Amino acid sequence: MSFQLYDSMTRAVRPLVPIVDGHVSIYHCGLTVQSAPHLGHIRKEVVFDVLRRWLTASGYTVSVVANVTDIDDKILAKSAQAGVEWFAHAYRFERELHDAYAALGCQPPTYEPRATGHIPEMLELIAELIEAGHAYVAEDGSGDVYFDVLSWPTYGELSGQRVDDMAPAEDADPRGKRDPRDFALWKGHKPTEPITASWPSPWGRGRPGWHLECSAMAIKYLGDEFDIHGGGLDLRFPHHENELAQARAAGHPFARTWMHNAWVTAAGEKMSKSLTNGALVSDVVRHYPPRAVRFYLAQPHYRSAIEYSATSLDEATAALDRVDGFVRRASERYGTATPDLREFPAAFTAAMDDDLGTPAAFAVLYDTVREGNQALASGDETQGRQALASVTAMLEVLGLRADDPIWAGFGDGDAKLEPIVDGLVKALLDARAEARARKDYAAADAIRDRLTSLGLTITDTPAGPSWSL
RNA sequence: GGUGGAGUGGCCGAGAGGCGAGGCAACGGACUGCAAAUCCGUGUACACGGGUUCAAAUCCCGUCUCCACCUCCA
Repeated sequence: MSFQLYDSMTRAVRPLVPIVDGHVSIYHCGLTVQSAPHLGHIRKEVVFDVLRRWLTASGYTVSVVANVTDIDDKILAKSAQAGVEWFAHAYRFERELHDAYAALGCQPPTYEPRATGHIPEMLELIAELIEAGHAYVAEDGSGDVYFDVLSWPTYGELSGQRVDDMAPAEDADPRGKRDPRDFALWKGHKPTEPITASWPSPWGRGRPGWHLECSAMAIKYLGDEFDIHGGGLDLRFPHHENELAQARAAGHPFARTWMHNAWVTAAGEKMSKSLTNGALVSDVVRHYPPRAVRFYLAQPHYRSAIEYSATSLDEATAALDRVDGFVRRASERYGTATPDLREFPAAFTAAMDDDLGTPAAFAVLYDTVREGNQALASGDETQGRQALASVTAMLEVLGLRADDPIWAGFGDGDAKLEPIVDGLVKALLDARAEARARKDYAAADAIRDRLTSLGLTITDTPAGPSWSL
């Protein structure tokens, strides 16, 4: 079986048939950099990072383009409130976003375009739409340009809505719109906004509409047609619906498959920037190992909501500890395994191929860890090595390998100190072994208690004691 | 009003007509000087009420509850 993916537009799981054989192109909407990222934002990143790793492991080359929206209403409003330049505000949170990606082991995209760097492409797209009769300049002199929803018969196809059923937006201010459902492609400059937040256009100075940005950047970097367009489920309407309408109405076939991840909830409700229930990535990572946070985000299916709670993160930490314990013990005995992507158990491959079935894939991971532990206990080296190789390969695809350099510098201490600490602990363990040999258990336990109180776990194995943090 | 999700054992979280995913926790056992780790074992779970079927958590009808989108949101 080959890779299958649920397509939000057709609402069916379908085999992925790339436009270019052996190559998959993916665009997913990055963040509007208006505030610090929370777990919900980073979940999307983890989902698409796992997708990319799996496609790569499956033999595809993968191009990933994820934008940064660095100009929009909120950025202007919040920066004005904070008394800083809008671009400084946006840049600050762009950097926080990158920190969050890195903290959770997400590989950078192939390219990450900024909206403000693509004004010419956007103007070009607007011109195409006006030319095709699907966009118009507002008649109120605002300099706004709108997409003419009623001129595009398939509008609503992505979200499965009919235009006539859409809530008759209580539009107190229809401005220059012909229909309240029309949306802005270009927003004329307002005197209350900084002049730096405007660019010249055939319709006067202004700035791009939010939906337009992604269409223009996706087309520029991935071509008129590409394989997968992704993002959070809340972007399906209106953002993706509008992107699709703009692109197609201008004659670009655009995305073949639409992929949407569900959100992270807190107390049953969606985490949101506008609510106060957002758990910031920077906070969570201070209290839990970043790998455990990634583990927690990657294990449930991407189309299911994940409930955020301290208990969930504790459980993920405990589960990851068990996996890590096996890898550590097996590596001590057999030597560290380098990821070999031919070592996936068949059940793991089947799970991942079936719409990125990470829950079943994690179950295979646990099963393999158990088999590996059995092999370590029984001394079955062939099975032990096999389990270590399989577990290493699976962890690589999930982005959870403990010794992946991507985690360097996050939470696990200074690598240079590790051999020194190891030597010191082993010296103490030797002393404990001597005490045990002469059956002086009080002295032996005193040493162990002291190490335990420092946060180390001492494990006696048939091959001697080992320690871990 | 329109559109789409969800309700599973102590907790989390899969599955989607038959044979109880998996994790965490708990309890019992093995191992150990004792622990820890590990392994083995232990649960009559599928919101409620009807129905279809040899068989329903899964299909159908009805009910309740929750969430989301339709306005900025990963």
